[in-house]
Amino acid sequence: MSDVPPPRPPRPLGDRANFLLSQLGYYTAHRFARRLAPLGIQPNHFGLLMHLEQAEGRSQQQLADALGIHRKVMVGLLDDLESRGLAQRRRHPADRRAHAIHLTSQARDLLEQARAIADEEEEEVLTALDERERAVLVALLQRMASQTGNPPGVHPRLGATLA
Amino acid sequence: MSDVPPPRPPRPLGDRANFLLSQLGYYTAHRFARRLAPLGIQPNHFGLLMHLEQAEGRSQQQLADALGIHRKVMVGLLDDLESRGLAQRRRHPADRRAHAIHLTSQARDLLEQARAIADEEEEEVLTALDERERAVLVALLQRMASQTGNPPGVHPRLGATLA
DNA sequence: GGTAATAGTCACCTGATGGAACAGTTAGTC
DNA sequence: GACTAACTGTTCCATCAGGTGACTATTACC
Repeated sequence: MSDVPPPRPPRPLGDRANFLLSQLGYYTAHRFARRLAPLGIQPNHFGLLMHLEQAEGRSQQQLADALGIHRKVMVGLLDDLESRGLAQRRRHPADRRAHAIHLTSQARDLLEQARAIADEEEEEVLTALDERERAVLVALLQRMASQTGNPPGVHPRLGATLA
Repeated sequence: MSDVPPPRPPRPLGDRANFLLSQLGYYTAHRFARRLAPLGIQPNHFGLLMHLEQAEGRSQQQLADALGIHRKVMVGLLDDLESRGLAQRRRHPADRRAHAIHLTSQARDLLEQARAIADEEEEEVLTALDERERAVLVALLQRMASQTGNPPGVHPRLGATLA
């Protein structure tokens, strides 16, 4: 009789690029969220604030399109920001249906702090790598993101239900 | 009078290693989940099956500890697997409180299919990279995972509420 | 002027998440 | 050998994000 075939260890998860990406991505995102919490915002608010900084006065719909989310989600995000005094819904000069979204000066201050936190988090997740390796890693990841159709700076989590 | 300081575009999210990791990690995990759906399981089931393959006969508590989750969660995961005929709760030979968890032959077949799907997904997310670059990427990611205390093959998502 | 489309909002429902508590069993202790 | 503490697996419940459909106000089309 033949022996029971020895388990023949298959390639472990920790050797797979997709697993490592998911593992590290979740890890760093989660840490970032925890570090951001004292500021009273979450990573998705941070992403919206970052975008607003460069695109002030846009309508909620325009912002939602740019970030790949549904307008309904934008309502909630802006409710959060507005209640924290970080954003304002003003009257849109050209379309009375729409709101023109603006940042407050308070938001700009908070953005600086949030960016510093992001820097910390990045530094920490990259601790094991020297300068040259970091550059290599970022270049590789950018090419992968581009090739897989991930728009620069747009996190797919925001538009989770988009499909 | 001084000009309004030009927006001085800050470093975009797409240049940050932590953002890229989160973006690509979420992307590939999400795609993997969608590809896995026809098999009737989710990524967390896949992770559990992978572990069970190497650690059959363990108790639910032992499995939960190994994967960094709470036993309560393990109950739900095993309910899922058992109802799909992928796992069995047998009597534990040494401890009548505990169950000894075993895979079915059906589970082994399904694991092969799931691994093939994981291979596809990995291949796709790595499309932009040649062989050498892939090896470099995996090596860098593994060092980062190790340095940040991420146990090999254990996805932090499973133990989301651990802290 | 009438109809369709759009911007933003709300109320609802469902599914995941976390906590407390339970019965059955084991292990240590006197 | 009885008693107490600890452990395994499970259920119940309260809570809360996420997704859906319908609704008002305004604009654009013809």
